[in-house]
Amino acid sequence: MSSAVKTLHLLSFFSATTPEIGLSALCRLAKRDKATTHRHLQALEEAGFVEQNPLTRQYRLGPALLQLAQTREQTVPRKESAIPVLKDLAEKTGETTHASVLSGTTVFALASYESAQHSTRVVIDLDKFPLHATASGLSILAFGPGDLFEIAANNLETFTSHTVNSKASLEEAVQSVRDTGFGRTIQSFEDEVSSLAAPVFDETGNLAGAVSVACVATRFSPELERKCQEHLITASRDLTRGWGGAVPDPIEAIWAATLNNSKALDSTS
Amino acid sequence: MSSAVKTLHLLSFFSATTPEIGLSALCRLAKRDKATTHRHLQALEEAGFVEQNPLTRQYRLGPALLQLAQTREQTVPRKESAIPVLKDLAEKTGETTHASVLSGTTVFALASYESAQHSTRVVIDLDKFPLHATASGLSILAFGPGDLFEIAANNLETFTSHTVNSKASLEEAVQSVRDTGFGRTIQSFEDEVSSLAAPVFDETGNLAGAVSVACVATRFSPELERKCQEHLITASRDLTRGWGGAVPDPIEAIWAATLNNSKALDSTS
DNA sequence: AACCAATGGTTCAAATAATGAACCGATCAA
DNA sequence: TTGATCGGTTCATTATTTGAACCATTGGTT
Repeated sequence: MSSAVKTLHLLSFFSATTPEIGLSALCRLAKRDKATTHRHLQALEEAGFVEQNPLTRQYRLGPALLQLAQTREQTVPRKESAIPVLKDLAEKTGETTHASVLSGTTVFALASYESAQHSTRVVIDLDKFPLHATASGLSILAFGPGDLFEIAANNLETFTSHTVNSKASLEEAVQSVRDTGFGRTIQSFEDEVSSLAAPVFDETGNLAGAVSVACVATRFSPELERKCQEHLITASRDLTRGWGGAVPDPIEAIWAATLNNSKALDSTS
Repeated sequence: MSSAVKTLHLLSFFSATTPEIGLSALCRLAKRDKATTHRHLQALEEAGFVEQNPLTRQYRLGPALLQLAQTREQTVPRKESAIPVLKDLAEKTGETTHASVLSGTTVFALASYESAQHSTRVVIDLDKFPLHATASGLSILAFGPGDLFEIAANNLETFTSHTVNSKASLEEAVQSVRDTGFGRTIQSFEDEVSSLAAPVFDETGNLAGAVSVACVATRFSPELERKCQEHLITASRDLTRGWGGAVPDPIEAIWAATLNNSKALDSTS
Protein backbone atom coordinates (compact mmCIF):
# COMPACT_ATOMS: atom_id res chain seq x y z
CA MET A 1 0.00 0.00 0.00
CA SER A 2 1.49 3.29 -1.05
CA SER A 3 2.08 5.94 1.51
CA ALA A 4 -0.27 8.26 -0.33
CA VAL A 5 -3.13 5.81 0.10
CA LYS A 6 -2.29 5.41 3.76
CA THR A 7 -2.29 9.17 4.10
CA LEU A 8 -5.62 9.57 2.35
CA HIS A 9 -7.08 6.78 4.42
CA LEU A 10 -6.85 9.05 7.45
CA LEU A 11 -9.54 11.25 5.93
CA SER A 12 -12.07 8.45 6.10
CA PHE A 13 -12.12 8.62 9.89
CA PHE A 14 -13.74 12.04 9.80
CA SER A 15 -17.51 12.03 9.68
CA ALA A 16 -20.46 14.15 10.67
CA THR A 17 -20.50 12.45 14.07
CA THR A 18 -16.71 12.63 14.51
CA PRO A 19 -15.77 15.89 12.86
CA GLU A 20 -12.61 16.62 14.83
CA ILE A 21 -9.96 14.13 15.83
CA GLY A 22 -6.76 14.67 17.80
CA LEU A 23 -3.43 13.15 16.84
CA SER A 24 -3.46 10.41 19.46
CA ALA A 25 -7.07 9.48 18.82
CA LEU A 26 -6.40 9.24 15.10
CA CYS A 27 -3.41 7.01 15.75
CA ARG A 28 -5.64 4.62 17.65
CA LEU A 29 -8.33 4.69 14.97
CA ALA A 30 -5.89 4.14 12.14
CA LYS A 31 -3.76 1.78 14.19
CA ARG A 32 -0.63 3.56 13.11
CA ASP A 33 2.40 5.11 14.64
CA LYS A 34 2.20 8.62 16.05
CA ALA A 35 5.15 10.02 14.16
CA THR A 36 3.87 8.60 10.90
CA THR A 37 0.34 9.79 11.49
CA HIS A 38 1.63 13.22 12.33
CA ARG A 39 3.64 13.43 9.12
CA HIS A 40 0.65 12.24 7.14
CA LEU A 41 -1.51 14.90 8.74
CA GLN A 42 1.06 17.54 7.91
CA ALA A 43 0.99 16.44 4.29
CA LEU A 44 -2.80 16.63 4.28
CA GLU A 45 -2.68 20.03 5.92
CA GLU A 46 -0.18 21.29 3.35
CA ALA A 47 -2.61 20.26 0.65
CA GLY A 48 -5.57 21.83 2.45
CA PHE A 49 -7.32 18.50 3.03
CA VAL A 50 -7.29 18.90 6.78
CA GLU A 51 -6.76 21.86 9.04
CA GLN A 52 -6.18 22.20 12.74
CA ASN A 53 -8.76 23.75 14.97
CA PRO A 54 -6.59 26.50 16.41
CA LEU A 55 -8.33 26.22 19.77
CA THR A 56 -8.26 22.50 20.41
CA ARG A 57 -5.35 21.51 18.12
CA GLN A 58 -7.61 18.78 16.83
CA TYR A 59 -7.71 18.08 13.13
CA ARG A 60 -10.72 18.43 10.89
CA LEU A 61 -11.41 18.25 7.18
CA GLY A 62 -10.04 21.19 5.21
CA PRO A 63 -11.37 23.65 2.65
CA ALA A 64 -9.56 22.23 -0.37
CA LEU A 65 -12.20 19.51 -0.40
CA LEU A 66 -14.94 22.04 -1.07
CA GLN A 67 -13.22 23.31 -4.18
CA LEU A 68 -12.44 19.90 -5.55
CA ALA A 69 -15.95 18.66 -4.86
CA GLN A 70 -17.37 21.68 -6.60
CA THR A 71 -15.22 20.98 -9.65
CA ARG A 72 -16.20 17.34 -9.57
CA GLU A 73 -19.86 18.21 -9.42
CA GLN A 74 -19.56 20.76 -12.23
CA THR A 75 -17.74 18.21 -14.30
CA VAL A 76 -19.58 14.97 -13.60
CA PRO A 77 -22.86 16.18 -12.22
CA ARG A 78 -24.16 12.80 -11.22
CA LYS A 79 -25.40 13.95 -7.88
CA GLU A 80 -27.32 16.80 -9.39
CA SER A 81 -29.07 14.62 -11.92
CA ALA A 82 -29.70 11.95 -9.29
CA ILE A 83 -31.59 14.09 -6.82
CA PRO A 84 -34.84 14.62 -8.75
CA VAL A 85 -34.96 10.92 -9.55
CA LEU A 86 -34.48 10.00 -5.91
CA LYS A 87 -37.11 12.50 -4.89
CA ASP A 88 -39.60 11.05 -7.30
CA LEU A 89 -38.80 7.50 -6.19
CA ALA A 90 -39.20 8.50 -2.55
CA GLU A 91 -42.54 10.13 -3.16
CA LYS A 92 -43.88 7.21 -5.13
CA THR A 93 -42.79 4.59 -2.61
CA GLY A 94 -43.16 6.64 0.56
CA GLU A 95 -39.78 5.41 1.76
CA THR A 96 -36.22 6.69 1.90
CA THR A 97 -34.26 6.35 -1.32
CA HIS A 98 -30.62 6.67 -2.17
CA ALA A 99 -28.13 6.28 -4.95
CA SER A 100 -24.55 5.11 -4.81
CA VAL A 101 -21.69 4.92 -7.27
CA LEU A 102 -18.96 2.37 -7.66
CA SER A 103 -15.43 3.69 -7.98
CA GLY A 104 -12.69 1.10 -8.07
CA THR A 105 -13.76 -1.43 -5.49
CA THR A 106 -15.63 0.91 -3.18
CA VAL A 107 -19.27 1.90 -3.17
CA PHE A 108 -19.77 5.58 -2.44
CA ALA A 109 -23.07 7.01 -1.35
CA LEU A 110 -24.04 9.80 -3.70
CA ALA A 111 -27.26 11.22 -2.34
CA SER A 112 -30.38 10.21 -0.49
CA TYR A 113 -33.88 11.51 -0.16
CA GLU A 114 -36.30 10.96 2.71
CA SER A 115 -39.97 10.68 1.96
CA ALA A 116 -42.13 12.87 4.17
CA GLN A 117 -45.02 10.43 3.90
CA HIS A 118 -44.41 8.56 7.14
CA SER A 119 -43.19 9.89 10.43
CA THR A 120 -40.93 6.87 10.87
CA ARG A 121 -38.39 6.69 8.11
CA VAL A 122 -34.94 5.44 7.41
CA VAL A 123 -32.19 8.01 7.73
CA ILE A 124 -29.19 7.14 5.67
CA ASP A 125 -25.72 7.99 6.84
CA LEU A 126 -23.75 8.84 3.73
CA ASP A 127 -20.79 6.66 4.45
CA LYS A 128 -19.19 3.84 2.59
CA PHE A 129 -21.34 0.82 1.98
CA PRO A 130 -20.56 -2.77 2.83
CA LEU A 131 -20.98 -4.81 -0.33
CA HIS A 132 -22.41 -7.88 1.36
CA ALA A 133 -24.95 -6.30 3.71
CA THR A 134 -26.80 -3.75 1.62
CA ALA A 135 -29.19 -4.13 -1.26
CA SER A 136 -27.10 -1.68 -3.29
CA GLY A 137 -23.95 -3.62 -2.54
CA LEU A 138 -25.54 -6.88 -3.66
CA SER A 139 -26.75 -5.27 -6.90
CA ILE A 140 -23.24 -4.09 -7.57
CA LEU A 141 -21.76 -7.49 -6.77
CA ALA A 142 -24.24 -9.13 -9.08
CA PHE A 143 -23.76 -6.90 -12.12
CA GLY A 144 -20.45 -5.18 -11.49
CA PRO A 145 -16.85 -6.29 -12.11
CA GLY A 146 -16.16 -9.88 -11.13
CA ASP A 147 -13.20 -9.18 -8.86
CA LEU A 148 -15.49 -7.50 -6.35
CA PHE A 149 -16.89 -10.77 -5.11
CA GLU A 150 -13.61 -11.96 -3.65
CA ILE A 151 -13.12 -8.66 -1.89
CA ALA A 152 -16.62 -8.77 -0.44
CA ALA A 153 -16.29 -12.40 0.56
CA ASN A 154 -13.12 -11.63 2.49
CA ASN A 155 -14.82 -8.86 4.38
CA LEU A 156 -18.03 -10.26 5.79
CA GLU A 157 -18.53 -7.97 8.74
CA THR A 158 -21.60 -8.94 10.78
CA PHE A 159 -24.05 -6.14 11.47
CA THR A 160 -27.22 -7.93 12.55
CA SER A 161 -28.34 -11.51 13.04
CA HIS A 162 -29.55 -11.45 9.42
CA THR A 163 -26.24 -10.41 7.87
CA VAL A 164 -24.85 -13.02 5.50
CA ASN A 165 -21.83 -14.56 7.19
CA SER A 166 -20.40 -17.10 4.78
CA LYS A 167 -19.04 -17.08 1.27
CA ALA A 168 -21.66 -19.64 0.29
CA SER A 169 -24.62 -17.62 1.50
CA LEU A 170 -23.19 -14.51 -0.14
CA GLU A 171 -22.88 -16.43 -3.40
CA GLU A 172 -26.50 -17.44 -3.01
CA ALA A 173 -27.63 -13.90 -2.34
CA VAL A 174 -25.76 -12.58 -5.38
CA GLN A 175 -27.20 -15.29 -7.58
CA SER A 176 -30.67 -14.34 -6.45
CA VAL A 177 -29.96 -10.74 -7.49
CA ARG A 178 -28.81 -11.96 -10.91
CA ASP A 179 -32.03 -13.96 -11.22
CA THR A 180 -34.41 -11.19 -10.19
CA GLY A 181 -32.56 -8.02 -11.21
CA PHE A 182 -33.00 -6.57 -7.73
CA GLY A 183 -30.76 -6.46 -4.70
CA ARG A 184 -32.72 -7.36 -1.59
CA THR A 185 -31.72 -7.29 2.06
CA ILE A 186 -34.02 -7.99 4.96
CA GLN A 187 -32.65 -6.39 8.12
CA SER A 188 -29.11 -7.35 7.22
CA PHE A 189 -27.37 -4.01 7.76
CA GLU A 190 -29.62 -2.55 10.41
CA ASP A 191 -32.34 -4.39 12.27
CA GLU A 192 -35.16 -2.04 11.39
CA VAL A 193 -34.42 -1.70 7.71
CA SER A 194 -35.25 -3.79 4.65
CA SER A 195 -34.03 -2.62 1.29
CA LEU A 196 -34.48 -3.18 -2.41
CA ALA A 197 -32.02 -1.96 -5.00
CA ALA A 198 -31.48 -1.92 -8.75
CA PRO A 199 -28.23 -1.51 -10.69
CA VAL A 200 -27.46 1.68 -12.62
CA PHE A 201 -25.24 1.82 -15.71
CA ASP A 202 -22.98 4.33 -17.37
CA GLU A 203 -22.27 5.43 -20.93
CA THR A 204 -20.24 2.31 -21.64
CA GLY A 205 -23.02 -0.02 -20.53
CA ASN A 206 -21.01 -1.07 -17.49
CA LEU A 207 -22.37 -0.93 -14.02
CA ALA A 208 -21.92 2.53 -12.51
CA GLY A 209 -23.75 2.19 -9.21
CA ALA A 210 -27.10 1.37 -7.69
CA VAL A 211 -30.32 3.00 -6.62
CA SER A 212 -32.24 1.70 -3.67
CA VAL A 213 -35.27 2.07 -1.45
CA ALA A 214 -34.77 1.58 2.29
CA CYS A 215 -38.00 0.62 3.98
CA VAL A 216 -38.85 0.57 7.64
CA ALA A 217 -38.93 -3.20 8.17
CA THR A 218 -42.38 -3.35 9.73
CA ARG A 219 -43.89 -1.74 6.64
CA PHE A 220 -42.14 -4.07 4.19
CA SER A 221 -45.04 -6.04 2.71
CA PRO A 222 -45.24 -7.92 -0.61
CA GLU A 223 -47.37 -5.09 -1.99
CA LEU A 224 -44.76 -2.52 -1.04
CA GLU A 225 -42.05 -4.68 -2.53
CA ARG A 226 -43.89 -4.84 -5.84
CA LYS A 227 -44.35 -1.11 -5.87
CA CYS A 228 -40.69 -0.55 -5.08
CA GLN A 229 -39.62 -2.88 -7.85
CA GLU A 230 -41.72 -1.06 -10.43
CA HIS A 231 -40.44 2.34 -9.46
CA LEU A 232 -36.87 1.17 -9.05
CA ILE A 233 -36.89 0.13 -12.68
CA THR A 234 -37.89 3.57 -13.89
CA ALA A 235 -35.49 5.19 -11.45
CA SER A 236 -32.63 3.06 -12.73
CA ARG A 237 -33.53 3.91 -16.31
CA ASP A 238 -33.67 7.61 -15.48
CA LEU A 239 -30.37 7.62 -13.62
CA THR A 240 -28.67 5.59 -16.30
CA ARG A 241 -29.92 8.01 -18.93
CA GLY A 242 -28.79 10.95 -16.80
CA TRP A 243 -25.30 9.50 -16.69
CA GLY A 244 -25.21 9.08 -20.42
CA GLY A 245 -26.04 5.40 -20.75
CA ALA A 246 -28.88 2.97 -21.29
CA VAL A 247 -29.98 -0.05 -19.30
CA PRO A 248 -28.70 -3.20 -21.09
CA ASP A 249 -31.43 -5.32 -22.65
CA PRO A 250 -30.66 -8.46 -20.61
CA ILE A 251 -31.31 -6.52 -17.42
CA GLU A 252 -34.58 -5.18 -18.77
CA ALA A 253 -35.59 -8.74 -19.63
CA ILE A 254 -34.85 -10.00 -16.13
CA TRP A 255 -36.85 -7.17 -14.60
CA ALA A 256 -39.80 -7.87 -16.85
CA ALA A 257 -39.73 -11.54 -15.86
CA THR A 258 -39.54 -10.71 -12.15
CA LEU A 259 -42.48 -8.34 -12.37
CA ASN A 260 -44.50 -10.95 -14.21
CA ASN A 261 -43.76 -13.53 -11.54
CA SER A 262 -44.81 -11.35 -8.66
CA LYS A 263 -47.94 -10.37 -10.57
CA ALA A 264 -48.76 -14.05 -10.99
CA LEU A 265 -48.19 -14.65 -7.30
CA ASP A 266 -50.46 -11.76 -6.45
CA SER A 267 -53.33 -13.06 -8.50
CA THR A 268 -53.10 -16.56 -7.03
CA SER A 269 -53.05 -15.35 -3.44
CA MET B 1 8.13 17.32 -0.14
CA SER B 2 6.41 14.14 0.88
CA SER B 3 5.12 11.83 -1.78
CA ALA B 4 1.61 12.27 -0.42
CA VAL B 5 1.75 16.00 -1.06
CA LYS B 6 3.08 15.40 -4.56
CA THR B 7 0.26 12.97 -5.13
CA LEU B 8 -2.39 15.35 -3.88
CA HIS B 9 -0.90 18.13 -5.94
CA LEU B 10 -2.06 16.31 -9.04
CA LEU B 11 -5.64 17.04 -8.07
CA SER B 12 -5.08 20.77 -8.40
CA PHE B 13 -4.70 20.47 -12.15
CA PHE B 14 -8.33 19.51 -12.53
CA SER B 15 -10.72 22.42 -12.92
CA ALA B 16 -14.05 23.25 -14.46
CA THR B 17 -12.29 24.14 -17.71
CA THR B 18 -9.97 21.09 -17.62
CA PRO B 19 -12.13 18.40 -16.09
CA GLU B 20 -10.41 15.41 -17.65
CA ILE B 21 -6.70 14.92 -18.11
CA GLY B 22 -4.81 12.02 -19.65
CA LEU B 23 -1.71 10.52 -18.14
CA SER B 24 0.74 12.15 -20.53
CA ALA B 25 -0.91 15.54 -20.33
CA LEU B 26 -0.84 15.39 -16.55
CA CYS B 27 2.85 14.51 -16.63
CA ARG B 28 3.53 17.63 -18.63
CA LEU B 29 1.40 19.81 -16.35
CA ALA B 30 2.95 18.46 -13.18
CA LYS B 31 6.39 18.23 -14.76
CA ARG B 32 6.83 14.76 -13.43
CA ASP B 33 7.76 11.36 -14.61
CA LYS B 34 5.19 9.19 -16.29
CA ALA B 35 5.72 6.14 -14.12
CA THR B 36 5.52 8.21 -10.96
CA THR B 37 2.47 10.09 -12.10
CA HIS B 38 0.80 6.85 -13.03
CA ARG B 39 1.46 5.38 -9.59
CA HIS B 40 0.19 8.54 -7.96
CA LEU B 41 -2.98 8.39 -10.00
CA GLN B 42 -3.48 4.78 -9.00
CA ALA B 43 -3.19 5.76 -5.37
CA LEU B 44 -5.73 8.54 -5.88
CA GLU B 45 -8.01 6.15 -7.72
CA GLU B 46 -7.77 3.61 -4.91
CA ALA B 47 -8.88 6.31 -2.51
CA GLY B 48 -11.70 7.45 -4.82
CA PHE B 49 -10.17 10.87 -5.39
CA VAL B 50 -9.93 10.35 -9.12
CA GLU B 51 -11.54 7.92 -11.51
CA GLN B 52 -10.90 7.03 -15.10
CA ASN B 53 -13.39 7.87 -17.74
CA PRO B 54 -13.89 4.37 -19.10
CA LEU B 55 -14.30 5.68 -22.64
CA THR B 56 -11.33 7.99 -23.00
CA ARG B 57 -9.06 6.55 -20.30
CA GLN B 58 -8.60 10.09 -19.09
CA TYR B 59 -8.67 10.82 -15.41
CA ARG B 60 -11.16 13.04 -13.62
CA LEU B 61 -11.99 13.92 -10.04
CA GLY B 62 -13.65 11.11 -8.11
CA PRO B 63 -16.73 10.72 -5.92
CA ALA B 64 -14.92 10.43 -2.60
CA LEU B 65 -14.50 14.19 -2.74
CA LEU B 66 -18.25 14.69 -2.62
CA GLN B 67 -18.60 12.77 0.60
CA LEU B 68 -15.68 14.45 2.30
CA ALA B 69 -16.83 17.88 1.22
CA GLN B 70 -20.27 17.15 2.56
CA THR B 71 -18.81 16.18 5.92
CA ARG B 72 -16.62 19.26 5.93
CA GLU B 73 -19.55 21.49 5.20
CA GLN B 74 -21.73 19.83 7.85
CA THR B 75 -18.91 20.25 10.31
CA VAL B 76 -17.47 23.67 9.54
CA PRO B 77 -20.24 25.32 7.60
CA ARG B 78 -18.27 28.41 6.61
CA LYS B 79 -19.46 28.37 3.06
CA GLU B 80 -23.08 28.17 4.09
CA SER B 81 -22.81 31.12 6.44
CA ALA B 82 -20.79 33.10 3.91
CA ILE B 83 -23.26 32.98 1.07
CA PRO B 84 -25.94 35.31 2.46
CA VAL B 85 -23.26 37.81 3.44
CA LEU B 86 -21.75 37.72 -0.04
CA LYS B 87 -25.16 38.09 -1.58
CA ASP B 88 -25.92 41.13 0.50
CA LEU B 89 -22.54 42.66 -0.27
CA ALA B 90 -23.05 42.05 -3.97
CA GLU B 91 -26.48 43.63 -3.96
CA LYS B 92 -25.32 46.69 -2.07
CA THR B 93 -22.25 47.30 -4.24
CA GLY B 94 -23.62 46.02 -7.55
CA GLU B 95 -20.42 44.08 -8.14
CA THR B 96 -19.18 40.52 -7.82
CA THR B 97 -18.16 39.50 -4.33
CA HIS B 98 -16.27 36.57 -2.94
CA ALA B 99 -14.82 35.10 0.20
CA SER B 100 -11.68 33.09 0.67
CA VAL B 101 -10.12 31.20 3.54
CA LEU B 102 -6.49 30.74 4.47
CA SER B 103 -5.38 27.22 5.23
CA GLY B 104 -1.69 26.74 5.85
CA THR B 105 -0.05 28.97 3.30
CA THR B 106 -2.68 28.76 0.61
CA VAL B 107 -5.71 30.91 0.00
CA PHE B 108 -8.75 28.92 -1.00
CA ALA B 109 -11.76 30.47 -2.63
CA LEU B 110 -14.84 29.62 -0.62
CA ALA B 111 -17.74 31.09 -2.55
CA SER B 112 -18.60 33.99 -4.78
CA TYR B 113 -21.75 35.83 -5.72
CA GLU B 114 -22.39 37.81 -8.87
CA SER B 115 -24.55 40.89 -8.69
CA ALA B 116 -27.26 40.97 -11.32
CA GLN B 117 -27.22 44.76 -11.33
CA HIS B 118 -24.93 45.23 -14.33
CA SER B 119 -24.74 43.18 -17.48
CA THR B 120 -20.96 43.33 -17.39
CA ARG B 121 -19.65 41.72 -14.28
CA VAL B 122 -16.65 39.90 -12.99
CA VAL B 123 -16.88 36.13 -13.05
CA ILE B 124 -14.61 34.55 -10.52
CA ASP B 125 -12.98 31.24 -11.20
CA LEU B 126 -12.83 29.44 -7.90
CA ASP B 127 -9.20 28.46 -8.07
CA LYS B 128 -6.32 29.17 -5.80
CA PHE B 129 -5.42 32.79 -5.34
CA PRO B 130 -2.03 34.36 -5.85
CA LEU B 131 -1.18 36.23 -2.67
CA HIS B 132 0.55 39.15 -4.37
CA ALA B 133 -1.91 39.90 -7.15
CA THR B 134 -5.32 39.91 -5.54
CA ALA B 135 -6.91 42.22 -3.00
CA SER B 136 -7.80 39.21 -0.85
CA GLY B 137 -4.24 37.98 -1.00
CA LEU B 138 -2.85 41.34 0.07
CA SER B 139 -5.29 41.52 2.98
CA ILE B 140 -4.14 38.12 4.11
CA LEU B 141 -0.47 39.05 3.74
CA ALA B 142 -1.06 42.21 5.74
CA PHE B 143 -2.92 40.67 8.66
CA GLY B 144 -2.11 36.98 8.45
CA PRO B 145 0.87 34.95 9.65
CA GLY B 146 4.23 36.60 9.00
CA ASP B 147 5.83 33.71 7.16
CA LEU B 148 3.46 34.20 4.24
CA PHE B 149 5.32 37.26 2.99
CA GLU B 150 8.47 35.35 2.12
CA ILE B 151 6.46 32.74 0.28
CA ALA B 152 4.57 35.37 -1.68
CA ALA B 153 7.75 37.34 -2.43
CA ASN B 154 9.36 34.25 -3.88
CA ASN B 155 6.46 33.63 -6.17
CA LEU B 156 5.73 36.89 -7.96
CA GLU B 157 4.07 35.61 -11.08
CA THR B 158 3.19 38.40 -13.50
CA PHE B 159 -0.39 38.48 -14.71
CA THR B 160 -0.82 41.98 -16.16
CA SER B 161 1.32 45.05 -16.59
CA HIS B 162 0.01 46.24 -13.21
CA THR B 163 1.06 43.15 -11.24
CA VAL B 164 3.62 43.92 -8.54
CA ASN B 165 6.90 42.41 -9.66
CA SER B 166 9.42 43.11 -6.92
CA LYS B 167 9.76 42.36 -3.25
CA ALA B 168 9.98 46.08 -2.53
CA SER B 169 6.75 46.99 -4.29
CA LEU B 170 5.00 44.06 -2.64
CA GLU B 171 6.21 45.29 0.74
CA GLU B 172 4.83 48.69 -0.15
CA ALA B 173 1.46 47.27 -1.17
CA VAL B 174 1.19 45.24 2.02
CA GLN B 175 2.09 48.25 4.14
CA SER B 176 -0.63 50.22 2.45
CA VAL B 177 -3.13 47.50 3.39
CA ARG B 178 -1.95 47.66 7.00
CA ASP B 179 -2.45 51.43 6.94
CA THR B 180 -5.93 51.42 5.41
CA GLY B 181 -7.37 48.08 6.52
CA PHE B 182 -8.28 47.21 2.94
CA GLY B 183 -6.55 45.16 0.27
CA ARG B 184 -6.65 46.98 -3.03
CA THR B 185 -5.58 45.85 -6.48
CA ILE B 186 -6.04 47.84 -9.67
CA GLN B 187 -5.99 45.54 -12.68
CA SER B 188 -3.19 43.46 -11.20
CA PHE B 189 -4.64 39.97 -11.65
CA GLU B 190 -6.77 40.57 -14.70
CA ASP B 191 -6.79 43.68 -16.83
CA GLU B 192 -10.48 44.44 -16.51
CA VAL B 193 -10.79 43.95 -12.78
CA SER B 194 -10.11 46.17 -9.79
CA SER B 195 -10.71 44.77 -6.35
CA LEU B 196 -11.07 45.77 -2.74
CA ALA B 197 -10.86 43.32 0.13
CA ALA B 198 -11.08 43.18 3.90
CA PRO B 199 -9.67 40.58 6.29
CA VAL B 200 -11.91 38.13 8.12
CA PHE B 201 -11.07 36.58 11.49
CA ASP B 202 -11.85 33.37 13.34
CA GLU B 203 -12.75 32.41 16.87
CA THR B 204 -9.18 32.88 18.07
CA GLY B 205 -8.92 36.39 16.70
CA ASN B 206 -6.47 35.25 14.06
CA LEU B 207 -6.93 35.95 10.42
CA ALA B 208 -9.13 33.30 8.80
CA GLY B 209 -9.55 34.66 5.29
CA ALA B 210 -10.76 37.64 3.34
CA VAL B 211 -13.87 39.00 1.71
CA SER B 212 -13.63 41.07 -1.43
CA VAL B 213 -15.49 42.98 -4.11
CA ALA B 214 -14.27 42.58 -7.68
CA CYS B 215 -15.31 45.56 -9.80
CA VAL B 216 -15.29 45.96 -13.53
CA ALA B 217 -12.34 48.36 -13.83
CA THR B 218 -14.14 50.96 -15.89
CA ARG B 219 -16.75 51.38 -13.15
CA PHE B 220 -14.21 51.71 -10.34
CA SER B 221 -14.71 55.32 -9.21
CA PRO B 222 -13.81 56.90 -5.85
CA GLU B 223 -17.52 56.87 -4.96
CA LEU B 224 -17.77 53.17 -5.66
CA GLU B 225 -14.61 52.56 -3.67
CA ARG B 226 -16.09 54.35 -0.64
CA LYS B 227 -19.27 52.36 -0.91
CA CYS B 228 -17.34 49.12 -1.19
CA GLN B 229 -15.25 49.98 1.85
CA GLU B 230 -18.30 50.64 3.97
CA HIS B 231 -20.02 47.46 3.00
CA LEU B 232 -16.85 45.40 3.22
CA ILE B 233 -16.56 46.38 6.85
CA THR B 234 -20.01 45.08 7.69
CA ALA B 235 -19.43 42.00 5.56
CA SER B 236 -16.18 41.24 7.36
CA ARG B 237 -17.90 41.70 10.72
CA ASP B 238 -20.74 39.39 9.68
CA LEU B 239 -18.45 36.71 8.33
CA THR B 240 -16.17 36.90 11.34
CA ARG B 241 -19.19 36.53 13.61
CA GLY B 242 -20.48 33.65 11.53
CA TRP B 243 -17.18 31.89 12.01
CA GLY B 244 -17.32 32.36 15.75
CA GLY B 245 -15.02 35.34 16.15
CA ALA B 246 -14.96 39.11 16.39
CA VAL B 247 -13.03 41.70 14.41
CA PRO B 248 -10.07 42.85 16.56
CA ASP B 249 -10.32 46.42 17.82
CA PRO B 250 -7.15 47.64 16.09
CA ILE B 251 -8.61 46.66 12.74
CA GLU B 252 -11.87 48.43 13.51
CA ALA B 253 -9.86 51.54 14.42
CA ILE B 254 -7.93 51.47 11.14
CA TRP B 255 -11.16 51.12 9.17
CA ALA B 256 -12.75 54.02 11.00
CA ALA B 257 -9.72 56.18 10.24
CA THR B 258 -9.75 55.22 6.56
CA LEU B 259 -13.43 56.01 6.20
CA ASN B 260 -12.92 59.36 7.88
CA ASN B 261 -10.08 60.18 5.51
CA SER B 262 -12.03 59.39 2.41
CA LYS B 263 -14.99 61.33 3.76
CA ALA B 264 -12.68 64.32 4.26
CA LEU B 265 -11.34 63.91 0.74
CA ASP B 266 -14.86 63.78 -0.62
CA SER B 267 -15.92 66.97 1.10
CA THR B 268 -12.87 68.91 -0.10
CA SER B 269 -13.26 67.81 -3.69
C1' DA C 1 0.69 -1.73 -45.85
C1' DA C 2 4.31 0.34 -43.73
C1' DC C 3 5.51 4.10 -40.92
C1' DC C 4 5.45 7.49 -37.32
C1' DA C 5 4.05 9.79 -33.26
C1' DA C 6 1.22 9.79 -29.99
C1' DT C 7 -1.13 7.35 -26.14
C1' DG C 8 -1.48 4.43 -21.46
C1' DG C 9 1.11 1.38 -18.91
C1' DT C 10 5.23 -1.57 -16.88
C1' DT C 11 10.07 -2.99 -15.22
C1' DC C 12 14.05 -2.93 -12.07
C1' DA C 13 18.37 -1.23 -10.03
C1' DA C 14 19.58 2.98 -7.67
C1' DA C 15 18.29 6.68 -4.73
C1' DT C 16 15.44 8.61 -1.63
C1' DA C 17 11.97 9.08 1.56
C1' DA C 18 9.07 6.67 5.04
C1' DT C 19 9.22 4.52 9.37
C1' DG C 20 8.68 4.00 14.56
C1' DA C 21 10.86 3.42 19.26
C1' DA C 22 12.37 6.59 22.17
C1' DC C 23 12.27 11.09 23.50
C1' DC C 24 10.77 16.15 24.69
C1' DG C 25 7.97 19.74 26.64
C1' DA C 26 3.40 21.14 27.99
C1' DT C 27 -0.92 20.49 30.29
C1' DC C 28 -4.01 18.65 33.53
C1' DA C 29 -5.71 15.92 37.74
C1' DA C 30 -4.92 13.72 41.68
C1' DT D 1 5.19 15.99 43.15
C1' DT D 2 3.76 12.58 40.57
C1' DG D 3 1.78 10.38 36.76
C1' DA D 4 -0.86 10.21 32.67
C1' DT D 5 -2.23 12.46 29.02
C1' DC D 6 -1.53 15.37 25.07
C1' DG D 7 0.94 17.20 20.47
C1' DG D 8 5.14 17.02 18.43
C1' DT D 9 10.30 15.70 17.19
C1' DT D 10 14.66 12.92 16.44
C1' DC D 11 17.57 9.64 13.90
C1' DA D 12 19.38 5.15 12.53
C1' DT D 13 17.15 1.48 10.02
C1' DT D 14 14.31 0.00 6.47
C1' DA D 15 11.31 -0.10 2.79
C1' DT D 16 9.26 2.57 -0.70
C1' DT D 17 9.59 5.76 -4.27
C1' DT D 18 11.78 7.00 -8.36
C1' DG D 19 12.60 7.41 -13.51
C1' DA D 20 15.12 5.92 -17.84
C1' DA D 21 14.15 2.59 -20.80
C1' DC D 22 10.85 -0.40 -22.32
C1' DC D 23 6.26 -2.58 -24.29
C1' DA D 24 1.64 -2.62 -26.43
C1' DT D 25 -1.99 -0.13 -28.69
C1' DT D 26 -4.14 3.42 -31.22
C1' DG D 27 -4.82 6.78 -34.92
C1' DG D 28 -3.28 9.43 -38.45
C1' DT D 29 0.05 9.98 -42.86
C1' DT D 30 2.60 8.72 -46.56
